[in-house]
Formats: sequence, structure tokens, C-alpha cells
Amino acid sequence: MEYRDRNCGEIRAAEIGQQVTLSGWVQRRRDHGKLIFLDLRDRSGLVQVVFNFEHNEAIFTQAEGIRTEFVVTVQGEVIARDPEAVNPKLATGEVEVKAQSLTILNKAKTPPFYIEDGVEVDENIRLKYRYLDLRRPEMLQNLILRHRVSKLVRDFLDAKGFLEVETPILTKSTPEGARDYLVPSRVNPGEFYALPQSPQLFKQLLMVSGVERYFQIARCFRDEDLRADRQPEFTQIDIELSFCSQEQILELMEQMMVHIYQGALGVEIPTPFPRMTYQEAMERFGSDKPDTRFALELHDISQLVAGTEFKVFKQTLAAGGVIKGINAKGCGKFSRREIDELTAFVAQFGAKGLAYLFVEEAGVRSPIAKFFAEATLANIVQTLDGAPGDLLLFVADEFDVACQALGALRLQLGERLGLLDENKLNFLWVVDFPLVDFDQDEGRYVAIHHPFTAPRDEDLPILESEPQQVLAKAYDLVFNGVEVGGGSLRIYQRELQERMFKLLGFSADRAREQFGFLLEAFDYGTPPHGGIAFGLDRLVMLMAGEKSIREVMAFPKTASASDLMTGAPSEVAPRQLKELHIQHAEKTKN
RNA sequence: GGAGCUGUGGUGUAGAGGCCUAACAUGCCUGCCUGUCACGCAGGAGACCGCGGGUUCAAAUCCCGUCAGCUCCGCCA
Repeated sequence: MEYRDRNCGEIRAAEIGQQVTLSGWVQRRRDHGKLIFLDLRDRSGLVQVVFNFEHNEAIFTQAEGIRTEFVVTVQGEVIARDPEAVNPKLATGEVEVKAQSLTILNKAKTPPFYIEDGVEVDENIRLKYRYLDLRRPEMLQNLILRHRVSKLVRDFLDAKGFLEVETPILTKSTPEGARDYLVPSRVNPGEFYALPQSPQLFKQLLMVSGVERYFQIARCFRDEDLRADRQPEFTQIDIELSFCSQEQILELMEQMMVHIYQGALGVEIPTPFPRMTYQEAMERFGSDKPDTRFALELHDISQLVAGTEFKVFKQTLAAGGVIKGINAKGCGKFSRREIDELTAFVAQFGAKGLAYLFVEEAGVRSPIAKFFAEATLANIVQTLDGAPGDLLLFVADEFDVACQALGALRLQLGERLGLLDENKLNFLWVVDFPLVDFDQDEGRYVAIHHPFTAPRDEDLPILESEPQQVLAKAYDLVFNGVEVGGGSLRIYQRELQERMFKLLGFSADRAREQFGFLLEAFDYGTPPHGGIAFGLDRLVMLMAGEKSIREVMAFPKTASASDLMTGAPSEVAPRQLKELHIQHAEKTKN
């Protein structure tokens, strides 16, 4: 049989008088006794179908048995609605289909929740019945948007001469970075593959191969705890180019973003995107991914309060720390309790306390005011641009902690004060990241970006002597305070790569064992290269205005990394384990 | 690994020691209804309050544990 010759949501007044065949799901049935209306839904939208007892008794009787979410085929004539019966809320609201035949293709149980937009349903149930959740138009729209973004990326990069190349999913475990998902090898007892955290090494090797311009919409896997914007498997737009400067990469990627936003949302984004160094981002916004839609910037008052007798400040400064503050504009009415809540909030980020100071017409009011001279207080207020009615908040700690805590507080206040303008599209490049950081737990330097990121040429002489002063040829793309992409120019000379491994505490043997194939490849004529990777899920999430990447992934996992629909992960048969040479696999959690 | 929030008919909520034999809306079922589009009207079924302990004369309500979901910290080169 013929199921359809057009889509439900696309029928318009121009088709009046035509015979049509439609298939879809029954959104709703309205039974008026001798007259029944069905809202028939397919991917394109809704159209109203009418069954009239007087016109066709047999079909009418059949329609009486129809229920929500039945799958039906209707054949009939497109007719005009009476002017007073037009539904302006429906794209197809000027017409309806007079049913002449009806086929019930499949019945349906009553769904566990409403197949409608804007309904708040427990996420447990949505995820268990994800196939029904995806029937909701807003979820379908998210899938469509994601598809469009992928296609725009492919079209853009194709036009720029990039080749899409697939890289292995079963690959080699590299202990640097995130925890790997491991896959046991049946034919090599005791050995494991790892699922890729990113195609990083393969794309660099493709540069050695002479591909010159590579991209892949690549699935990546990281066995770390989840967040609203982090899933164990996610998708990157992964890009690598040879013979290209950092500036050329940034410009090309700006063009790509313009192309995506124009093509998917019809929105024009101005270029070039602003650039900000990592150092400036930390100092002014307390974050390496600053939300520049609002001010509330951080200020350093260490100099102003040097020599103070206030114990906390004095000790912090003596230990080489800093005193930083922000101005909570207009929060001068905050209660003691609200300030306690803010203190608890910054404590999450390691701040040991939160000093505060109310700016009032008469002067300042603060428990710590007595420790400072009038002139000092005036200086502090001036530095933070304080006006009567403002609340100034301070954290004294080592630089990183003070910045991070106040940076988080800044975002919290920004949200609370309604400063996060949804209409602003603030792209920002953060550049000049440090190359390495010292990891106290591991007692060694670790790469901020990854071990293949090139140091700046001018910093090479101090690579070993002052590694923490070395800046990297690395860059992140930030959108409204969210990191949407990051990349770097890579090391492409064996000697430098070996120096880097050594700095990161790799023995020569271990470097060879882990990354020997890369080092060896560098010996065979490696072009200068660099690249970037964007989180497709995050990008689409932001474009869709969603708060979680789960909303733009068809089948996401819960915070405990399980799939409520399929029940994965699950136990497996002893025989399967035996074949994989796995001895003990005891379930520790019920 | 840690912290917080949530869990009551299918769904969304109310109830916060006794008024609960658990309420409301919606959905579902039955009947009526020829112009609805969140159709309407009448009637009906449906939850032992996530699970397990405890306190109490009495627990959906308080306490402890546990499970699940969400958010955050750690973690995420």
C-alpha cells in the first residue's frame, strides 16, 4: 500500500481540493459524537483530520477506536475550514483533511508521559522511554539542529580543502589525561585496547602522511564523572592542518563559526573574535573561560592592604598569596545569612573565608573596617568602583584559589542579578596558556593542554629551568563563559618532543613504549602543524539554548554513566569473561 | 571520593506527627455530544507515599541506612 504522498505539517490552502495520503501518529482525538477530529502528527508537524458519521459511517466507526499514539494512514481530500474554524496556532490551520479511508497500522499503549513540548517530566522516565521523549517536537528540533550543524561543518571544511578521515575506535591506552575506557583483547590474553579520548595522535600522524588538512566528526570516550555538560562518550569536531600559523587557524575557525551560526540559526556573528591572554582572563574574571557578557570584574587589592594588621590578609600576603575582591553591585541589602551562603559557596572552591564590606552613604560598614585606615578603605572602594548600596567581597588566598573562588562567585552573582543576557553571543579566544602546571599529588609537571602542544619559541631556553613560566602555542574558544573548543600548534620535531616528555617525568624508555610510533614518525619528514577540536554536543546545546548536553544527544547516559533504556552497563555471562581471559568480575554495588 | 537537592495513582503536584479510609489537576476507562483544536458534560477505575530498618500509643510526615535521578566540588592532558 501507499503510506503517504506528502507530510502532515506541510499541507496549505494551495492544496485545497487535492487528494492526499498521510501517515503518522495520532496526537489527539476529539470525539463529538457524530463528528471526530484527529490531530495527525509526523516529523513535519500536525494536521487535523475529520471523520463525519453522515459522510462515511464505516470509517467513522473505525475512528472511534483510535487512541493517542496509534500509527495510522489516512487518505482523503484537503478541504478549507470555515473562516471561524481556522486555527491560527497551527501552520496547517486553514485546512483539514476529510477522511475517505483509514488504516490502523499499529496500536499503541498510552504513553507514560505527554508527547508535548514544555512538559516537566522526571528525567528517569524520559530516559527510560527515550524513543518517546524524542517524539516531542522540541527534542526532534534539537536532533535536526545537530544534523544541520554537522552538515554545515562538513560543507565548510570540504570547501576549504579538508579531508574527512576516520581513525580507530579500538586503540592504544595512554595514561596521560583522562581515564581510559578499556576493551579486553580476546586474541591477546591480558592485553587491552582503549577507546580514544580524542583522535589526537592519529590526526598528527595524518599530517606526517601528507593529508595536510584533516577533519573528523569523532566520537570520544572518557571514563570520568559526568556533569550537565559532560558525558562519557561525546562528539568532537576534530581538525588538524599543516603549514599554518596560529593566526590562520583562528581566522579559519572564526569563519567556520560564522558559517554555522548563519546556516543553522540565521544569526550573524561579528569577526574577528576578541582575544585575551590566559593571564588576563584569570586576573580579571577568575576563569580561563570568562563570561564577558557582564562586568563584575575581579580586582587585586594586595598592594593597597600591604602592611595591614588584619591577620588573615597579613598571613596570606606573607605566604605569597593575594587579596582579590569583586563588587556585588547593588547588593548592599544582603543579610548576614546571604553572606554566609556566599561564604559557603566560595568554600567549595577552596576559599577559607569571604571578607565583606558594605559601601554606604556615610562610609563603609564592615567587621574588618577597624583594621584599615580611612584612606585605605577609600582606596579599596575606589579600586572596586564602589558606590553606596554596593557590597564588596574579598578572598585572601594563593593566586589560583582566590581567582577561581571569586570567578565562581562572580558567575553566581551574575546569574542572581540577571546579568546573563541570552541575546549576547560573546565569542572569545583565550590564548597564551601556560605549557605546564605542577601537580602536587603526582609530584611532577603535567601538561595544561596535552604533551604534544608546542611551547612558544622564545620560551624554549627556559623549558627546563623555569617550566611554569613557559607559555604554549595553545588557544581555547569560549562562548558566553563555556569552553567550546581548544587547540594548539604541535611539536613536530623529535628532539623537542623528547624534551617535553622528559619535563613531564617520562623516562626515555617509557616515552618510547608509549609514544615511540609518534617519535619515530617525526624522523620521516613532519610538517609544522596544529589544530583544534570543538565539542559538538556543547556547541549544539548552546545554540539550542539548552542547559544540558543530554538534551542534544539522542541517547545520553545518567550521572552514573548508565543507560536507563538499554540497562547498560550490565553483567555478562561467565563464558564471555572466560573468552576474554578475565578472572574476577564481582559486582560491588547492588 | 565528597556535598547538596529530589523521590506520593500513568504524569505533574498538595499533604510536613493524629484532621489521610491520602487531596487536586491532567491522563486512562465507560456513556452522552456535529465544529472542536488543552473540546465539553456525567460517571468510574487507579497510589499501602522509592526500598529497608528505627523512634512513637500513632509515621507519607521524624531519625538512620540504602537505591535511583539531578546539580556542584574533586576528576575531566
